[in-house]
Amino acid sequence: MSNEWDDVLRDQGYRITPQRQLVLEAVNTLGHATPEELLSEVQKTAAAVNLSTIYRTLEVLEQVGLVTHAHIGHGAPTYHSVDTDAHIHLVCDTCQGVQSIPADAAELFVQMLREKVGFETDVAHVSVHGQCATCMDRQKLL
Amino acid sequence: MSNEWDDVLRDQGYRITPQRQLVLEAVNTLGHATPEELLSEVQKTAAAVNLSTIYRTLEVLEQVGLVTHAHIGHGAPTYHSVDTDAHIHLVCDTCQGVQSIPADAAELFVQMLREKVGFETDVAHVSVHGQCATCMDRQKLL
DNA sequence: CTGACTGCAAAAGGTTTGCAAAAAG
DNA sequence: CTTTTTGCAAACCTTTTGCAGTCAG
Repeated sequence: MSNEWDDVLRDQGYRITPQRQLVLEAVNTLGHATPEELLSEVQKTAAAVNLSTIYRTLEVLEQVGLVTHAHIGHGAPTYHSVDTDAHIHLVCDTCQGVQSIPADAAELFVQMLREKVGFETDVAHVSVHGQCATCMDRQKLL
Repeated sequence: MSNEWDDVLRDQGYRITPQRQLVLEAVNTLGHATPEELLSEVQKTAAAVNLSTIYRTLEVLEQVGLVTHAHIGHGAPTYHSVDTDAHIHLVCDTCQGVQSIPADAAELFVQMLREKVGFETDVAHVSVHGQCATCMDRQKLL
């Protein structure tokens, strides 16, 4: 099994295009990014690239396992490289802030779900909602 | 502190309207429901009610703590009554199915987040993505 | 009465689709 | 050359907003 991004695509019957390369690079560069943000990043290099290409490309890249997305607030999903260490998003419903913690922090929970329910959790896709430490403190002052 | 739905609203300076009553009833009746689904339910009784009223009403009901919502797939959020037992949604990214498990299954995880990161998790709002037992099995057959 | 609430229509945000032209292999 | 991929424009779906009329208190 090959590991280079272009081989991964080829192996699954997809073609290699500048757009796909640029989107993948943008995902790696930005770390967390919405389709719209990826478009801006890509357009720094190739201004003619279209938003719908971003969507279609992300779909392909996700299918072959090069990127994943997570739903963070109400808005657009954010995409990340699969290379990046898997992480869980903690979303504060008060300040809308997002912090990440290592995925293995949920190891026990994931294991429990696997054993009890047979559910295989995609940890990186999980968003945990609640209230962050800062907003908790601020609330106590009231 | 009063517990009746109408007192809860009044106490926070909101008015009691038929629309608010109907939406709250619909949330209780349906258990899990998207705004669109709530509209249909409400319109069984009052056909003139508008979708934007549903949205505005849900916002109010959520603010006063009578309902919550959770983000389940890519699509619309689903609302539930706060009376209902808190539960966690397990969303299968393959078949889009949703199953619920009791919130206290995540007790340890929640506690860990509280201690290590100071993050107070809103368990009912959590959506856990992954692959359900059925789809795991089906995949093995290929 | 008066301000909060609603219905309607239009706008906004995010995503998808059909099609003809361009590019990959 | 053949088939995939792209750009463009339009469609679509969900949610939000402005406004004038209506209703709760």
